[in-house]
Amino acid sequence: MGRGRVELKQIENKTSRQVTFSKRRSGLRKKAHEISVLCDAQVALIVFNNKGKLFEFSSENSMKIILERYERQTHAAQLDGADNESQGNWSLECFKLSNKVEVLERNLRNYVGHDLDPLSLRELQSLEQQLDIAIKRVRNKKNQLMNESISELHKKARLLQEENNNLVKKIKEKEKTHTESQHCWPEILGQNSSSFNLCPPNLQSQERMVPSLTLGL
Amino acid sequence: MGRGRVELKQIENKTSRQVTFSKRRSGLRKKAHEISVLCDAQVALIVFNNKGKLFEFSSENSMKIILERYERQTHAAQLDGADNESQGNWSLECFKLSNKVEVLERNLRNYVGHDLDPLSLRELQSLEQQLDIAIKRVRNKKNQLMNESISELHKKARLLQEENNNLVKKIKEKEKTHTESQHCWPEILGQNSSSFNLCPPNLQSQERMVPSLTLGL
DNA sequence: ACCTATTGATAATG
DNA sequence: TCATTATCAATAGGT
Repeated sequence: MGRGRVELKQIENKTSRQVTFSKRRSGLRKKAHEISVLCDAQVALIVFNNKGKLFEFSSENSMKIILERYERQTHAAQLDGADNESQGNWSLECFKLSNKVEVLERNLRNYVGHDLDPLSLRELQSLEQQLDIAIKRVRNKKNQLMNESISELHKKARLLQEENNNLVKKIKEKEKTHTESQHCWPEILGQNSSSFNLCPPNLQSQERMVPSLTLGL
Repeated sequence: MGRGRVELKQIENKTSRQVTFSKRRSGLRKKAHEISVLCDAQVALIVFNNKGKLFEFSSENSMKIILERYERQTHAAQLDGADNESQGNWSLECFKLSNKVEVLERNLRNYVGHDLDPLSLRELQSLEQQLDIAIKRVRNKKNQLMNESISELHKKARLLQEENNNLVKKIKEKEKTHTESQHCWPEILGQNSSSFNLCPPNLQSQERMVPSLTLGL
């Protein structure tokens, strides 16, 4: 829905991705609410955007209750204690967290290509695939950034160029005026040559600007 | 959407409530998936129907990881208020560990090509290089493992082949002996057919073994 | 944030 | 549950 179909892949443009996220997030939230009311269901929705910001929705019952129910259903046995705010559990929590740190650090080392010995062939293959996907995404992002930077610079260049043209025009006018009254135009020419205008003015038509701009894209 | 609009209250008719639940559940799931892909977001969706049946969806990352992240975020927020006395130490420790986990997970997500927006061009380039190195190392390791596996299998195959040859030789000898005394060779043939040698002996040259071995890899 | 052409979701029905 | 289709809702792209 909306103008033109959208293919199911990450939206490259950061701004429109942000906009789409905002719109769809509220849409998702609305639908979650609707199903909870229409069908008498309990719904919990948790969303992290790519900057790590949290958005949540839960139907009437607090999120906590629903998550506890979820924990019960899934690991009927596992007393994952999620947040037992009772005291003394801090040390247990600490223990779990440091284990987690351990695991994460090991994973991270694998992702840098170290400590691969314990991995099975299958694990290695999966790691390879993930790295392959990752590097493609990183390259995409990098190219995108570079292109943005380039077109930004082109834009700036165009503006400066225009300004230069205007300045040149002004100078010529002054030149004319001053030639008539025969007065100090050499100083003004000096100003002009110290600016960043590197092309002879006669080549700076718009026709010349356009192709050099599109090059960067 | 659909014929006639629906007011936001519980659907009375049990059947149509069930039908609507089913449809909207899949719709919700689809939208959750879409936003996760389009906008590079982590999504967790938990739904209980009115009979207590659980339906869940989570974007690529397992539900568990997302829920843990959620716990950490909310937990950290709670921490501000009440950490007093002896628990102070533990909770501080927990807080630090939580932060560490947060950082590690963010790194890990970067290594899988997610959440790249906050990275600078320089960071992206360095990430790309690291991934490139990593993937080379992983491929090396993988190839090494595969080669080991292959030569292992070749070795095994050679041994089995030798054994087969020996068996064949024995059979022939027995055949000869028994043909001369005209005695019970059908039993020996029976033994032969129950072993793993499924091809007539004359076809078991090395040329035939190799392809059937590499197939298994 | 608002607008609208379009596509997408789905209620009703078989 | 599955398929079809008439309707309305969500939203992509633009301002």
